[in-house]
Amino acid sequence: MRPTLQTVADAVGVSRSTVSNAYSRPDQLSADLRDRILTAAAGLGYAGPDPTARSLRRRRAGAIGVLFTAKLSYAFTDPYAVQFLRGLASSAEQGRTGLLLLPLSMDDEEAAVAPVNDAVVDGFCVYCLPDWHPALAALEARGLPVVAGQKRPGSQASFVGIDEAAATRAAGEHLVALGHRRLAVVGEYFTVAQSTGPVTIKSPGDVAYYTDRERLRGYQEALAEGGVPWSSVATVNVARNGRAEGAAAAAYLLDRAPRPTAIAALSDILALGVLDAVRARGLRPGHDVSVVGFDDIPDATTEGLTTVHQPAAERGRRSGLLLLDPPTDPADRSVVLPTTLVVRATSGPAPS
Amino acid sequence: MRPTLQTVADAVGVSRSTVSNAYSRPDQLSADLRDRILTAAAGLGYAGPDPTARSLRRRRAGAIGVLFTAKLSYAFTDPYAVQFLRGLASSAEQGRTGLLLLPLSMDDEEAAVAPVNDAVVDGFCVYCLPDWHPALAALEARGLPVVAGQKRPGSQASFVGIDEAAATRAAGEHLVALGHRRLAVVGEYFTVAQSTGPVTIKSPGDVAYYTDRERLRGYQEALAEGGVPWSSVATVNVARNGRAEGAAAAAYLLDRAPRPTAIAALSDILALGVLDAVRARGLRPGHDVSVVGFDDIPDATTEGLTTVHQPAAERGRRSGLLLLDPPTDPADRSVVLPTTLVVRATSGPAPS
DNA sequence: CAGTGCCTCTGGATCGATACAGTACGCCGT
DNA sequence: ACGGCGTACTGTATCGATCCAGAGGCACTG
Repeated sequence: MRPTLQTVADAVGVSRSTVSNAYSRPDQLSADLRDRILTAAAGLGYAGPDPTARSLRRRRAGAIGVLFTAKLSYAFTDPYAVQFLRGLASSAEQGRTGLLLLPLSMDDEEAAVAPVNDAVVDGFCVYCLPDWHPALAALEARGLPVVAGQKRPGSQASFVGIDEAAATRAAGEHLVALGHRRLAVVGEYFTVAQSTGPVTIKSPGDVAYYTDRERLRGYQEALAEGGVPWSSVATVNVARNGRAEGAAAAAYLLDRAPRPTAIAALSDILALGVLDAVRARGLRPGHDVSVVGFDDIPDATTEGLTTVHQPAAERGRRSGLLLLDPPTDPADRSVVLPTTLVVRATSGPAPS
Repeated sequence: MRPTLQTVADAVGVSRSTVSNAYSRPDQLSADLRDRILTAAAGLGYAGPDPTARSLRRRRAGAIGVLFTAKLSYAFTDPYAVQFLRGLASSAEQGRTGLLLLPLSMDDEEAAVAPVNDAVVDGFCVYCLPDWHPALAALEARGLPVVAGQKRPGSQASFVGIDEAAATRAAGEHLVALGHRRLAVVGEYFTVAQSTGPVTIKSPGDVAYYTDRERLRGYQEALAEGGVPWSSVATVNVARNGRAEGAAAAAYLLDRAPRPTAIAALSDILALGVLDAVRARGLRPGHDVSVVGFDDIPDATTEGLTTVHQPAAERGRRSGLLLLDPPTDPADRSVVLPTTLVVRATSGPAPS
């Protein structure tokens, strides 16, 4: 049998508590006795207090759960997500806490909430979930601190994010000011079905994902102000947030008449794919077709993409801080970080 | 106070065990009573058995720890690591298990082992650690299943990996067969100091990292067989596994006389950087200078890089399987996956 | 009607630690 | 000699569940 505190205590001839103190509160016993205990423990092959038992008693798990939809692979592939995780990891590390990655099923009702109920963690970070996902209710029930990048009516969760709608409103105003009137939007989560192709979105409010809904709303507002009705805006859904998917989506838009003069993608990855498709047709980005992204990932700079910059790593870092010790005042539990429109080479005056 | 099993039991008028069974073993009680219990629990705001307490009793944490050196950011930036994690995540998911990412300090003795001792996990996956790292001893002491991609004398750990030396031996033989005699090797972990620049490696055996040591050994053997003494091989250490670093390392090699006719990088990322440097000098890869990588990441195909292919995702997947239920027979606890030399455009006959 | 077996539910022991009140003891001042 | 005080250590209660031997009820059998 593996040794426990008691095993060591018996071997040294002291009480269990004293052995515990030898590990957790060295100031509570003499240095001499502590040495004797640690030596005996090493001899017995005792590696220190059992983390699970300690967690139970201390009521601290030493980990925060990060919720992902379905495949974790996505998280590692998306540059924005990577930046976010880096930020989260940095504050976790500082708080002597690990990151527990939890995949949530999107179909199986059971596998969709089980990770939330079973995870040994001190709090949860919601990366991005649709409004209807059952895990959101499970999170509330569990009663642990939660930080989300999305707002949800009635939720106790902290918020760390940006004003998504204001960000795309700025981008939309930029396009309108350049004279664009025929626009299209490409994004990932417009429909539940994961397929690439044109979709009809009667109103941005219908979209189940917070970020996409808000970003669409921003574009809608900016365009409406510029006299462009939402019904004239083409919307294309993609199956996955990938460069090839962005190109495929753009193909739908570029090969039909009348061609849009500007395409707004809801992520940079997609926007880069759109650029590929534009160039593949011999069109010049920023002249024949303007392209705008979102996130400002490193490749956006390289490729001169006009996009909305958001502080990805900072979002992660602040999320971690809020989880590690949640402020009692609800007012302090909402952090809205600034975004900026970065105009580069892929946006220009609408062609006449 | 948060409700416990007992709270619910009292409310319904049954025993604690019965409430426990309602959640964990539904077949042990009547459907009717189970409904009443779950209803009462919902009414009390009881979200189900406490994961920590459950873990203690069941002796299962529902997570496996993944050990990283220092910054987690690295893990998310390296394409090979991402593939590996994807594989690991896929089998973890299947086994209803999460991934706990644990950063290990490389300097602070305390922070180097604490995560190993404190993590609530069922096993550990060692991604890549130097032989001297204190966490390795802590892992043995903890007595949990461990899977590593590196072999360590006297370790109980399972092994999932490749024959690193055989892989680079094949690459070395390829270069020798093409007539190369002046060679150089670029890698990340030759020295403890994290800086980019030439280093002297008297013997590959001196290198503290398993993979690099073995890969160097493979090159050494192939070259020795081809009559190229190790002492004539230039070695350059880089501070980080990045493309820019690869280019910087190549700069040292390309700007001195006599220029090596072939440069072997111990990762594709570095090799791509080397290619950048080669091209920046107006030299043609595969003609003036041959370049070989390792890993076969997606970009290697795109850029026509000659490299060693290794099944990254499969390594992760098999590691996960071995951790989830470790075979009793030690013979089954070692998996060596195949590698292949993929010859593309960046290697060619040595210039005369 | 006793005997057998199944189904449902109970209660105490247990997992491995930490918290905290309490005890033992040495040392000081008067 | 004795009260007061600080240090070093002990012992019991507790964290919140699961395990398991066994009790009670009920139907079925001979």
